[in-house]
Amino acid sequence: MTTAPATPRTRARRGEGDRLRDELLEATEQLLVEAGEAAVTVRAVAARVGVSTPAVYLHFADKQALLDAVCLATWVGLSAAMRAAAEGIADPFEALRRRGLAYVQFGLTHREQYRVLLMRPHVDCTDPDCPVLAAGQRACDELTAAVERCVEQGVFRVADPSDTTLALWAAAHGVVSLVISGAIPAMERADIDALAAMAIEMAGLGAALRTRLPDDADDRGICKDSAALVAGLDLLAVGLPQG
Amino acid sequence: MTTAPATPRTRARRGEGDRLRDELLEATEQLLVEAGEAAVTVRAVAARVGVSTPAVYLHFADKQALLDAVCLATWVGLSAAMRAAAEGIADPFEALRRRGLAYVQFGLTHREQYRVLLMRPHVDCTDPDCPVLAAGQRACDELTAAVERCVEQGVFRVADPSDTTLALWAAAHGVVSLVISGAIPAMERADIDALAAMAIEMAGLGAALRTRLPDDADDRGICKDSAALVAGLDLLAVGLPQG
DNA sequence: CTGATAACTTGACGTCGCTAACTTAGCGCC
DNA sequence: GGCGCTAAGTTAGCGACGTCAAGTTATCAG
Repeated sequence: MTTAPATPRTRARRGEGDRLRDELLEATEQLLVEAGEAAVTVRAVAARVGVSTPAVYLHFADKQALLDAVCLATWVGLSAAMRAAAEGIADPFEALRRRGLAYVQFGLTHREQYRVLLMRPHVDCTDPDCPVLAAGQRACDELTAAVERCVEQGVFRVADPSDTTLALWAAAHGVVSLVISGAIPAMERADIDALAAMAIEMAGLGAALRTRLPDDADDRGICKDSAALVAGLDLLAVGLPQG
Repeated sequence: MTTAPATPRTRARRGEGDRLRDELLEATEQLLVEAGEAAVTVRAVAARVGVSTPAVYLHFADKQALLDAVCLATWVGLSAAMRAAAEGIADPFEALRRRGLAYVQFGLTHREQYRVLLMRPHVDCTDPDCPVLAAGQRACDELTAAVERCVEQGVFRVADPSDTTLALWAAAHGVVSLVISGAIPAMERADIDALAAMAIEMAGLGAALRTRLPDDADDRGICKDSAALVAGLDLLAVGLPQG
């Protein structure tokens, strides 16, 4: 099963010990994608590279460190995908929407990596300068900046955009996570994409709308009276852009 | 570490073989809550009940079946919590909001169970009449019914409420899942609760608003022009109930 | 040519999920 | 009241896992 490479692997030269590190990382990600998290074994990774098992521990503290490295790469890829999706979009709200769609798209096309990144048993990264947490923070900061641009345009009316960012992130993550977990069993890819678009638009529009409600809304719940809410929203429908 | 009980456990009588089954299940959940998923070992569970390890396999096919049983109980508890929260609330939108809050609350007070339920490595329950999937479906159906009541009142204007249900579920799940995963590191409980309330209200309001937008919105993205959106929303603010 | 040492390998420990084969306790039955 | 069937367990062990201690081999400075 765990195919050893044809070339028995030449030992690394004196200075280039990190070569194996890169190969191990690549093998880990390949194994993860091809056979799932359960198949990612220190033994299997080592075998795939063509090296003995304990050799892994010369370059990674433990199995967790190996997966952490994959997480780091995943954060970078996720950030890049979102950035690329928003590139050249002038309107900040539309740019934010595209970021959200790109997030879900990336998550669904990198399911195993996403699972390891955000659905793992426990990431007790108590270390404050943990590189994978830092990468996540950076990705979140980029999203916050995108939200901030919406605030500047008056789409969101909030003093601190970070809460809004988290809530939007939760909406996108919720879709990816639910689909990956298998809680939503039979669903075509097209349906999933439609759901993602819907959830993201809901979150975006909801954020814009929520900040325009009276301040005491938090205490009493927003619009206890559905009838009043319906009346208000119907009034809005006239005022919104139609095409 | 794995403390055996003081009473060495009397063997079950002839007919009551299921007694051990219940004890194993209880021990599993306790172990899960007290020491986390990693501590849930077939050996540890058996030791806690005071029985030999293979005895577990007389009542559960494998470790997965043991965890599945916990999942089943968790689904039931989650459903009950949502139902209790909505009980006696006449307004359907407010009832839906309370259901969402109860969902997040339950998830955060049953983190380990929630993790096992919806953040597990893989739930390849291909079996169509898998009881845990069925329980999830039942919980989802209840939520759909709550959404349907909002549709009847005109809060949501959709033909099929199931998509809306999934999107709302995703919003609530997203918050729980993000917090549990540790992606949002330092956060007080009060802040988390506030975030949850915000995310749920955003999703609910967004759903109500989205269905009032023109039909071609899906193709071109909703409100490409932020300025127009802002103008429309500000118009709305006047019409909405203020107190 | 020769050490020093970076880059590995061999072998093993303890724990895991799970199985096969054996043992013991309760109950119907003649 | 002893007998035998079988439900309800136990003992022993397999292969795979993460990880470590100690030994080995290849490379390069001198």
